[in-house]
Amino acid sequence: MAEITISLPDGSQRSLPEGATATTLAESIGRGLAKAAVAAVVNGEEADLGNPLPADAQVAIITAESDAGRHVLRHSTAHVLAQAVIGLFPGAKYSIGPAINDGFYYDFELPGGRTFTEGDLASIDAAMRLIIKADQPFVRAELPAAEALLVFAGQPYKCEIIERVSTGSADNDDTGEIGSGETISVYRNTPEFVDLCRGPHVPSTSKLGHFKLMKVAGAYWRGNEKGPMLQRIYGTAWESKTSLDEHLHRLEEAEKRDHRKLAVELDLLSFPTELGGGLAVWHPKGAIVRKLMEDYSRERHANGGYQFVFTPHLSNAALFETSGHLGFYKDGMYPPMEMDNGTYYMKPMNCPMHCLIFKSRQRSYRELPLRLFELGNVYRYERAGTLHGLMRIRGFTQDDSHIFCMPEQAAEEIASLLDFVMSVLRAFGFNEFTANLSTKDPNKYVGDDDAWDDATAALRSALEKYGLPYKIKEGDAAFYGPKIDIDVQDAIGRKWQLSTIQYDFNMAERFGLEYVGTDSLRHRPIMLHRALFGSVERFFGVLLEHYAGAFPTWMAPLQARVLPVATAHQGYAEQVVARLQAEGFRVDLDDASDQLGKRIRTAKMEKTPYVLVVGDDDVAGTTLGVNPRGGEVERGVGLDQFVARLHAEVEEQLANV
RNA sequence: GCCCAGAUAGCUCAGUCGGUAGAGCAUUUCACUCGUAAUGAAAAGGUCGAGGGUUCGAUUCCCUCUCUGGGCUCCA
Repeated sequence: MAEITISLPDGSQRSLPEGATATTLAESIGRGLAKAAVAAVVNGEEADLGNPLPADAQVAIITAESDAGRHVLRHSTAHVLAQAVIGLFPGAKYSIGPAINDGFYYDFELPGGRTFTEGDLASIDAAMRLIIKADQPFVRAELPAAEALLVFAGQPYKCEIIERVSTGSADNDDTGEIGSGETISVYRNTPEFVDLCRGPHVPSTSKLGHFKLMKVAGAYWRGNEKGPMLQRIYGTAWESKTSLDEHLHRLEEAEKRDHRKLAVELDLLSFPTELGGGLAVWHPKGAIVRKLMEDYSRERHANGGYQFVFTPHLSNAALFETSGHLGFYKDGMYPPMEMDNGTYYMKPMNCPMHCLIFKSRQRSYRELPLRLFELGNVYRYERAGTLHGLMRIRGFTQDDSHIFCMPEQAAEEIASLLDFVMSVLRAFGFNEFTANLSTKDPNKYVGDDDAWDDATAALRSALEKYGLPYKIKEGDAAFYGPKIDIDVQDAIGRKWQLSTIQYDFNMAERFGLEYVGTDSLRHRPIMLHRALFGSVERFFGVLLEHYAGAFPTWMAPLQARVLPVATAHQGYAEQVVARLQAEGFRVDLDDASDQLGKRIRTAKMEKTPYVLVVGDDDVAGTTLGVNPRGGEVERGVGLDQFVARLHAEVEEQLANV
C-alpha cells in the first residue's frame, strides 16, 4: 500500500498508509492523544479529524484542553443544542450558534412567537444528553449554494446566510458559520438534523458532555435593533467535569465580588428606588473611601501642574449646540428644561464649560499647556436596560481634565500625561495594563490628514516610550481625534477600560479657541481630553471588586477596631483609640457587651485591616494584641511600635508609583 | 427600548392549592465580663413593589405600570 509522510509540530515525521486521517495519526502517536483529540490543523487550516490527510502535510492535533480545542467542543455543543431544540419545538427556526468566551450560544425563533423560559432549559438539557449518548457522527458535506438553499428550505435565517455568502456580501458572522468559499459546508448528525457550519467539529457527539445551559435571553437577529428578536440560549462547555466545575466556581467567586452586593454588605452606598434608576447615594463608609480617592487624585493633580476649576451641572442649550453634543448625542442627554427665556440641559460632559474658561480672556502661548481639572458631575440618559450598578450609571463624576497646548507641545504633553495616568493607576493597586490606540475612521472625521497622522504618531510614541503593550484599533477613533484607552486587569484577571487620552480637533474649532503665539499672531490650540478614573463611581466599583471589599489600609473606611476583652479594659481601649486617632488613623471601639469572639467576627466580616484586642497584659504593658486581616495574631505588640508600623504600611502602599 | 426572570421584615429567604404571614441574621432590652471568626432570653419590626380587574374575600389568580437581575442594542 502507498504511504504518505506527515510532519508533526515538533519537526518529526511519520509514515502512514494512504487515506489515513488525523485520527489514525493521533492513534499512531498514543492512545491518550487519540482520546483527547477533537480536531486537527492540516497545513495551517483547521480540519476535521476524519478527513483523509494529503501527502506531505504538516499536521497538528488539536486536543480538547487547548483553547482551540475548547472552541471546537463549544461549537459542536451548540449544534447539539440546536438539534435538541429543533426536536423539542417542531417548527423552530435556527439561526446562528457560535462558540464564545467560556461557552457558546444559539439563537432561535420559536413557532407562534413562543419564548423560552428557564424551565425549558431542563428538558433541552435532557434532550442534548440523549443526543450525546447516541454517539452521532458529525458528517461534513460541501454543497453548491443552490443545493444548500433546498436543504434549508423553510429556514429563513439559514437561507439568508447562504445568500449573503454566495452573493459575496457576507460579514464575519456569516463566514464564521459556513466559511467564505464557493461551496457551502454543512454538517449532518442525523437524517433529520443538518446545520450550516465551517467547522471543524468533533468526530462524534460522544466527545461532548461536560456542558451546562446557563440562561435564556432575547437577542436581535444580526444585532439589529429593528430586526426580529430571537431567543438565545447561553451555555458553557468544557473538556472535563473538573474544568466545568472550576469554571462554575470562578463564576461564583466573581459573584461574591459583585460590587452591588459588597456595597450593601459593607454599607458603602445604595441605589434607592425612590431616587430613580442609575442614581446612587453614598453612605458614610463609602463616602470615606470615595473622599480618599478624590483627595489623592486632587493631590496628584495639584503636584502635576493642573489648575482646578468648577463648573455647573446645567447649561443653556446654546452651549451644547456650539459643542455639538446636541447634534450628536441628544438621545443620551436628559430631556430639556424650559426656564426663563431659554432651554437648559444637564451637562453630559465638562469640556464645553472648560472651553468657556479658556475663552474667557485672551490667552498667550506662555500659559500653555493650560491644564484644567475638575471632578465634574455629569448626567447621561442611559437606557433603562443598560444600567448596571456603579458600572453604568446615570449621574456620575468624571475626573476630567482638558489640556490646551500648542501643536508642537502635544507629543511631549501626551508622553507626560501617560506617565501621570499610569502612576496614579499603580497607586491604586493595579499592575497589569494594556492599551488600545484608536485610529481615524476614514469615512467619518474632521481635521486634516496631516494633523491626524501627527497626533496618532504622538500617541503611539508615548505608548512605546512607556513600554505599554497596545493594540491598534483601526478606524475606531471618534470623529474628532485619535485616542489611547487604558485597560487594567483586576485580581481575578478581568479587564476594565478605565483611562482615556484623546485628541480633539473639533472642540477648539467649534468654540473658536485661540492663543497668541511668539509671532504675535493668533493660533488654534490643540485640545486633549483626559479622564483617569473615567468615572469616579465606576472606578470605585472596579476597586471594590478588585479588592473584594478588602480595601488596602490607606483607603479602608475603618483601619482598626479596638476590642477590650472585658469592661475592665474599656478605659485603656479608649486611650488606644484616642492615640491612634491623634495619629490620623480611622479607628473605633467595640465595647465588651458582646462576647469577644462575636466582636472579632463582626470586625472581620467588615474587612477591617486590624482588629486590636486589649486585656490585662496589654493594660499592664501598654501593648496590643494585633489581629491583622489575612495574617496571624500577634500578642504584646507595643502601642508605639504598632503606630509606627501602621504609618509605614500606609506610606508604602502609596509609594508604589 | 426589546427578550427572560424576579419583587414577602433592614439583609438572606420560606410560605399561603384564595381566608391579610414565618425563620435565621441585623436592631432594641435584660442577663452574662469573656484573650482572637456567632452566649442566652425577650421584645419590636411587614399596606407581601404600585394601581386596576375577577371574587363574599386577593399577598396568592388575571391585566397594566414601576423597579431589580441576566442578555440584546447603545455607550461622546
